[in-house]
Amino acid sequence: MSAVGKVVSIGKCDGNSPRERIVAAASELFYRHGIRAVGVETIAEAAKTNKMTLYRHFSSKDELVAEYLRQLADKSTSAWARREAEHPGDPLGQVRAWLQETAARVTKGDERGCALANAAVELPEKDHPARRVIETFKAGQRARLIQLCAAAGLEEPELLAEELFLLLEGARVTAQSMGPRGLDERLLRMGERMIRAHTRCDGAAGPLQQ
Amino acid sequence: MSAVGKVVSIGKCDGNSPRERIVAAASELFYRHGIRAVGVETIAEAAKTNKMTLYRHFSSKDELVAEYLRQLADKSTSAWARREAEHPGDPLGQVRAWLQETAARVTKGDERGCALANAAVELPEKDHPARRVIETFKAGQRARLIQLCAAAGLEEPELLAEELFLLLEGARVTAQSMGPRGLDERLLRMGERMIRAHTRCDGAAGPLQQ
DNA sequence: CACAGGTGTTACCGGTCAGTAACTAAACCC
DNA sequence: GGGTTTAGTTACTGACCGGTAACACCTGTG
Repeated sequence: MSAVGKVVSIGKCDGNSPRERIVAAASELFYRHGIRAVGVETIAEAAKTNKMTLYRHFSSKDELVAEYLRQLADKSTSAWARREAEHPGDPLGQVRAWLQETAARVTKGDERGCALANAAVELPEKDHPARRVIETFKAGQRARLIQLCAAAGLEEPELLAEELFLLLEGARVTAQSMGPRGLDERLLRMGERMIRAHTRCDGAAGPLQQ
Repeated sequence: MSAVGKVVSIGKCDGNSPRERIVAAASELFYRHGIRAVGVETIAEAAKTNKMTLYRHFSSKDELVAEYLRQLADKSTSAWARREAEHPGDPLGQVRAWLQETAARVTKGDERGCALANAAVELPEKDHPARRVIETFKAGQRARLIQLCAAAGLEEPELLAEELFLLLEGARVTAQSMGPRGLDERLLRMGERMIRAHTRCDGAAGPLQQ
């Protein structure tokens, strides 16, 4: 059935504390091969440590999984903060930046979709510690998008935000079963079209560039 | 890490030949719990048979997985045939029917997304026998949608088909991490809006009901 | 009746899984 | 220095994994 076993080293897993190396190694392996396909022993070795140390920092593999997802959620949060800093007072610009960055990521070779969404597929048990993280993250993501669409003065912001959200979520999952096939530029066209369809004709949302 | 083990019986797994029961049991268990989470022994027991008989019909678990996905792909194909029979000469009607059926399914309680897409998440190995099935299926689905949009005389049929495809694919995957939350009616609104946006103003696509 | 093919049963293989015990070595802090 | 915390090492548990061997059975069909 295939497993992973014996991964000698992993990029940036050699700095800092064992704990950080463990999470870094787990992130890489979980994302690339799937959570259930990777054993704790493999993770420990890739992190240049051992299973005992891993279990001194995480009470179970499931907790390590939760931490892996938690850190990804944090990264997403800081990405939104960065976009806000790059487009201060311009919510539509922030949405566009998110659109562009995500579309670009979809077509990158090593893309395997949203790690949180993938985890939800792999871990259907509703009481798994990872599920709280996943649900909170997705709800926050959606709320942020709605808030930005509303702040941009677009019509029916909830509907637009959901359209954009589902579009990109669909693109990320589809890229795994069909490959990217130049999806990124089409995604941008679709996104812009959706935004335009929600723009008041009186120009309240400001002029649309391009 | 949680597994499945000991599933006494499974709905319609008690008819016909052992082979059919095995595939039926595997379908249920793979979809509900994930492919890697279910062992062959569990499948055999749920199918009221044993591991040896399973391996007399399938050379490996991976081959059983491929057959599981193949049968689902076939069901999808016959669903398209049914829609064609229900809306003869009306490609837009077929697209709308697909939209409605899929939207309705997304919000059903036992929904766990597209089984083929989930399998792609769980089985990233590019040489896995299931991947051929998945890629062929998704490409066919997309092609059919494009062909219908084109036959309906809609503008930029490829782009519209892809929008609809990604929208529903995103909805199915999102439902797993956020729950349905009345997504179905919103999906229909979004879909109709997209179709309308691709409808020529000269009415070449026929009048839009509602 | 004989024979054949599909099925059931049991026991087994080697390997891997998550998780732990007991002990040693190193780093740290006062 | 001494004591504490953290990390590494080895070996282990019990369970489960996918897959197989050998043999008994049962139900057809000629």
